[in-house]
Amino acid sequence: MVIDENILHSAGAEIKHYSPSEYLFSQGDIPHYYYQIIKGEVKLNNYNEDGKEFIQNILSDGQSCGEAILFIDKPYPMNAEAMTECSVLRLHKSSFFNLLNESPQICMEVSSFLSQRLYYKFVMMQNISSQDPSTRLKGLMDYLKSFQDDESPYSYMIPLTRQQMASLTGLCVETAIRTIKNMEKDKIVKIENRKVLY
DNA sequence: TCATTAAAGTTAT
DNA sequence: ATAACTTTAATGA
Repeated sequence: MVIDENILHSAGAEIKHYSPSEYLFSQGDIPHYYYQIIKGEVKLNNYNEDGKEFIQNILSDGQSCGEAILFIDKPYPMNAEAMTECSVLRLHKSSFFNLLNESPQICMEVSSFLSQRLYYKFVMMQNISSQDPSTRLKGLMDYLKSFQDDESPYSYMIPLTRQQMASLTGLCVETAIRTIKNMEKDKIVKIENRKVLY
């Protein structure tokens, strides 16, 4: 949880609902709001010239999205698209800045969240540049698994479709599928009824 | 080697 | 039923 929901409410945040494939905001929009997800999953993505999707990040309960861009005077460089039914708290930029001014603690929490996102970006950028497909996928899996306590092999079920894994690593689905199969051969992952265990 | 295209099987809505 | 996802195979950069 980035900011306590009650605090957001009393600061004037409104609850918005989104259905799958609805946009919270789109690339090129001017940022006006702070968004924090109460429930559901949202992806930040881009589409390249031929319409291929690249997922920058997948966010869920308690996380905020697009907050980084509020601090500068630029349009959004990505879309925020709901992947599931979502309840989202939306707080106007000015009220958000008031909150930050009033509370050093909230300021720290937002900074901490920004720092986490930045860390993820660095880790993923390393993976995605140059490396071979299995390294990219392994990098993604390592990152996802790092949030769970159980470190034993095959204890983590990747909560993503192959499509999503491909979009997160910049691979095409077919390559992701073939690579995952090879990783199973190499005992890096296990596949049980189409789910990837790492 | 990986991306792309096409085609077909499978799962979820 | 229809759309979304998974898989295999052929071809080309």
